Amino acid sequence: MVDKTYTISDLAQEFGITTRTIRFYEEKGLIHPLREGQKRLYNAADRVRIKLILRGKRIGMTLQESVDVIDMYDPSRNNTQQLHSLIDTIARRRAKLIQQKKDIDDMLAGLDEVQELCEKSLGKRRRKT
Amino acid sequence: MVDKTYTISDLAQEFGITTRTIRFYEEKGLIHPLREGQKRLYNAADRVRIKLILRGKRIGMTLQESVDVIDMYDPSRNNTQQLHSLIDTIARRRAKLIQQKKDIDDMLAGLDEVQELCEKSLGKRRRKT
DNA sequence: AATTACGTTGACGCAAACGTAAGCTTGAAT
DNA sequence: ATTCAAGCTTACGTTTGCGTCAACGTAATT
Repeated sequence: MVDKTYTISDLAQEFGITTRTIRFYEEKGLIHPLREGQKRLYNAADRVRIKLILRGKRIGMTLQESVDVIDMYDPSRNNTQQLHSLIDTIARRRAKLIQQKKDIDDMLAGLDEVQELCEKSLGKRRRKT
Repeated sequence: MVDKTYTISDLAQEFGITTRTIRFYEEKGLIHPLREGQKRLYNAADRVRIKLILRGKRIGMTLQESVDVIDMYDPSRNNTQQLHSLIDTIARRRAKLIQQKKDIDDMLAGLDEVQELCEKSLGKRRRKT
C-alpha cells in the first residue's frame, strides 16, 4: 500500500461523524494529521486512531480513556517500573471490560424475557381473532 | 419481606454514589420516592431502578436510555401497535448490545497482546540479571 | 442549651463532547 | 470571470450529569 491518505470528509463519511468532530479530536490532541498547504491530510495511522476512539465511545469510554488504551500499544515504555505499572493498568481495564460484558449479558437476558412476554401477548390476541 | 425501605444515604452508600446524584435522578423523573414528612423514603422498586440505571451507565448508556430500557419491563403496553413497536425497539437495543460485546472482546484481545509483550520484555530483563 | 448528624431546597458552577454559525480561502468546474 | 464545493479558523452555544456551596429544618445526644 502506497501510503494511502484521506481528506477530512473521507473519514467523516466513512465513520459517520462530522468534520467538526474530527477537528475537535485534533484540538484535544487525539490525532495529528499532516498538512498539505492548509488542508489536513490523514494517513492510515490517523484513521485507525479514529476508529479505536469510536470503538471506545461505543462502550462508554471517554475520549481520554480511549487514548489511554490506544497508547498502551505504543512500545516506547522501557523501564521495568513503567512495564509493571502498565500491567496493573491493563488488569484494571480488563476488570472493567469484564464487568461491562456481564452487564450487557444481564440486559440481554432481560430483553429476552420482555420479548417473550410481548410475543405471548400477541399470540393470545391472534388466537382471539 | 415487609416492605423494606431505605433512606437516601442508605442507597448512596450501598451504590457508592452521592445523595446529590440520587436527588438528581429524581429531579429528572427517573425515580419517585415517597415522603415521610419531608424526608424521602425509598422502597425496593426505587432501589432496583437505581441499580438498573447504574448498570446502564457502566455500559455507556445515558440516563434516559436506561430509563427507556427499564420501562420496557412496564407491562402497561396493551395494544398490538405498541407491542410491535416495542419488539422493534428491543431488536435495535439488542443489536447495539451485541456490537458492544464485540467491541469489548476486541479490546480485551488487544490488552492480551500488549500484556504478553510486557511480560516478554520483563522476562528478557530478568534473564539479563 | 448546644452540638452533631442527617435531611431539605435552591442555585450556581463545570467538564465533556460536540453543534452551529460567521467569515475567509482555495481549487475546480461552468 | 464567476460560481461552487470543500476546507479553514474563531468563537459562542448546548446537553448531560452531576459537584459544590448556602441556608435552613429536625431529631437525637451530650
